[in-house]
Amino acid sequence: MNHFFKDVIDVVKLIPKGKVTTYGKIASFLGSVKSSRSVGWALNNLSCNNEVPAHRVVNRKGLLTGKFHFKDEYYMQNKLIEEGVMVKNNEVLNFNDYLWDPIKDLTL
DNA sequence: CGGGTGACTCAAA
DNA sequence: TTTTGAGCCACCC
Repeated sequence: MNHFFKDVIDVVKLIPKGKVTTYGKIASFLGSVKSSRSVGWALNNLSCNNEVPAHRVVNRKGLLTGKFHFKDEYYMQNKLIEEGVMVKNNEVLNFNDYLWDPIKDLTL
């Protein structure tokens, strides 16, 4: 298991329940925002790992861009709603309220 | 080494 | 405002 992959998983697992974060922030936390695509790649390779709440990772606008990579189209949204995150039409409402920033919280 | 892909982001047209 | 184009990073062939 490569370093980058592990780091992504590590951060995602630390996302508090009821919160969400972005690919960009994770990438930024791991090095640079430009690795955001690779974050998506890492999450894509997760797909079956229940330990990692990948559903709490959305794009920078709060859009559930990765929902099609889950079991079904609504898994991600339902999961978030279950945790108390308001999601409507593939978008997190009051996104800023739910946004969790690993850089601020973990501050390594 | 070069080329293609992607759950991203930013900037310009 | 909406749509393109182009970087950037990790991976696979």
